[in-house]
Amino acid sequence: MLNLGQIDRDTDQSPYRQIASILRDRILTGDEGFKPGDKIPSESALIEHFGVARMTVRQALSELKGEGLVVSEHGRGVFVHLAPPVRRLASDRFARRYRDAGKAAFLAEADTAGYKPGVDRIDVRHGQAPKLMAERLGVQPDADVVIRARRYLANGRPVETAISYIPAEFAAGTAIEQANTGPGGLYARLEEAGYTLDRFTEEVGARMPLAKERRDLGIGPGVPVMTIVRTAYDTEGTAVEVCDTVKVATAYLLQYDFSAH
Amino acid sequence: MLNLGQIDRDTDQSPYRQIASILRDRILTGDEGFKPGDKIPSESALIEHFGVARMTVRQALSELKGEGLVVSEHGRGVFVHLAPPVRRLASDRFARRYRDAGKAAFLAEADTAGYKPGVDRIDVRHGQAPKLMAERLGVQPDADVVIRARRYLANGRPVETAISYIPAEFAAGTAIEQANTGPGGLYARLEEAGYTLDRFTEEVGARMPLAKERRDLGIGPGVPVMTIVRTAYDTEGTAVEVCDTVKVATAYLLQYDFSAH
DNA sequence: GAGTGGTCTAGACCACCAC
DNA sequence: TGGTGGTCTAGACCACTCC
Repeated sequence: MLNLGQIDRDTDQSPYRQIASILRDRILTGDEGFKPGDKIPSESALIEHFGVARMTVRQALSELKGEGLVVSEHGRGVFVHLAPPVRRLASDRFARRYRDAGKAAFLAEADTAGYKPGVDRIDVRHGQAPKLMAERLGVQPDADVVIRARRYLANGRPVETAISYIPAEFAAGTAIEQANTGPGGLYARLEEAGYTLDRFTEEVGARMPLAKERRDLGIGPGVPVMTIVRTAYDTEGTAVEVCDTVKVATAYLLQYDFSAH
Repeated sequence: MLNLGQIDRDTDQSPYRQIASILRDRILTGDEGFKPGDKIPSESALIEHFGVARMTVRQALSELKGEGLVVSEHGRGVFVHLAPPVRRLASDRFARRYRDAGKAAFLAEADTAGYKPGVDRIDVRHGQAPKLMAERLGVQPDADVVIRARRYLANGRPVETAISYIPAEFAAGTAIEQANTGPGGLYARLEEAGYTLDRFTEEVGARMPLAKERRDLGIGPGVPVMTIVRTAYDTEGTAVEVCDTVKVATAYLLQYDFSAH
C-alpha cells in the first residue's frame, strides 16, 4: 500500500501530470511527505499502484527531474534532491581585511559559514584570453595572459569552477604563476606587485549548464548554473584581472549592497 | 536528404545522445546551422533519417528542451529557442538622478537599452507579508503592509514579476496605494513622504521555476529564473520596502560594482 | 485533410547496485 | 541474484495547426 491517491481518468489532465502532481505535493509538503534524501517508490511500484504503463510513470518522474526536485541513481532508485549547503556571498568578501588576514575569499567565507572548503583541479598556464575576457581586460585578443583554472568544493562536493585571466606583465615573477598563490591569494600577490586594488565589477547571469559543466560540477539535469564575470580594477582604473566563474545555482545566494544616491 | 550525419551503433554512446549531439552542434554553430527561430526537422523526418524508433528521437529532443535550446509547439514543429532581448541591469539603476528625471527604474533602463517596456497585471492591496519578507522589513508577520504586484514586459514578452511590500504606515495617503504611483515611481513617493533613501541590498539566486511561474512568465521547461530580493533602507537605517522579483534568467545580466577596501 | 507534436501501451534487453 | 533505473522498439489514438 503506497498511501498515495489515485489518478482520475475522466479529467482532462493527463495521467502523467496527475502522477507528477501527487509526488510533487508529497515532496514539497515536508510534513508527512518525502524528505530530502528519501527514496521515492520505485517505477514498478508506481506502475502497479496507478495502473499505468512504464513510460507514463517515467514521464512523470522526468517532469520532477526537470524541476530539480528528484535525482535518479541507476540501480538504486529515485531520491528527493538533497541540496548542497547554501553559500551566502556578501559583496565585501574581497575586502582588504580578509587579504591582510592571509585568507583568500573562498577560505575566509567557509570559516564564517561553517563548511569544509576545498580546491582541486588547479591548472596554471600562459595563453590567450577569450575575446570577451580580453575586452574586459582592455588587452588585445592575442596578448599573453596567465590563465588560472580551478574548481571549488564545499564539504567535498563541487560547487564552482573559476578561470582567472591576468595580463602576463602584471603576474611576471610572482606566485600568480604558481599553482599555490600563497597567503591572501591572487589579489594579495597583485597588491604586492604594486597594483593596489580599488574596486570590482561583477556581471551575474543564470542559464542551464552545458554537458561538460554538468560533469565538472556533478549536477543532474534540471539544475541551473549562475555565471559571474568579475573584473578587478586597480587605483589607476586599470583592469588587472578577470575571473569567469560557473556556480551551482542552488548552492549560492549572492548579496550586494549599493547606494541610492 | 537532411544533411545531418549518421549515428554509430557500435559506439558506447547511446543513439539518443548521438542524435542530440548532432542537433545541438548544428544549433550552436550558428554558421550553416539552425538559427534562432528556425524549425528543425520533424520527428518523422528524424525517425526516417536515423532509422530509429519515435521514442528515441523524442528522447533526444527532450534533452535539447531541457537545455533550453529548443521549444516545441504542438501541431507546428520544434523550433530553435528565440531568446528575448537581454536586459543589462546596472547597480546604479535606482540612483536619484533617474527618479528626479521622473522615471521609474524600469522605464529609464528601457530607454537606454532600446526596447519597448510594458507593465501589466498591476494589483495593489493591503495584507500581511510572507515571513521572510516581514523579517527583512523588521516588522511582525501580522503587521499591515501594502502589497504591490505587477508584471514587466519587454517588447511585449513577459520578463519579470515583482511583488513589493511596504509597511502601511509609510505608504498611508500616498500614491503608493494606487495602481499608478506617478512620476519617478514608488521610490519617489517614499522620499516625498519623508523617507529619504540611502541604500539598497539585493540577494540574488537562481533556480528552476514552479509551474505557476512558468505560466506567468510564458517560458518552457528548461529555462531557469533568477530571484532577487531587494531591500530599501532610508537614511535612518530603517527598511522601508522589500521587493521580491522573479526574472526570466536568460533575459537578464546584472551588474554590480563594489569596493576593494 | 495532411502533417505536427502529445500521450499512452506492452513489451524487450541492458547496466548498475545491493545483498 | 533480484531489483533498480536506462534505453529501445513498434505500434496506437489524440489534439493542434495550417491549408
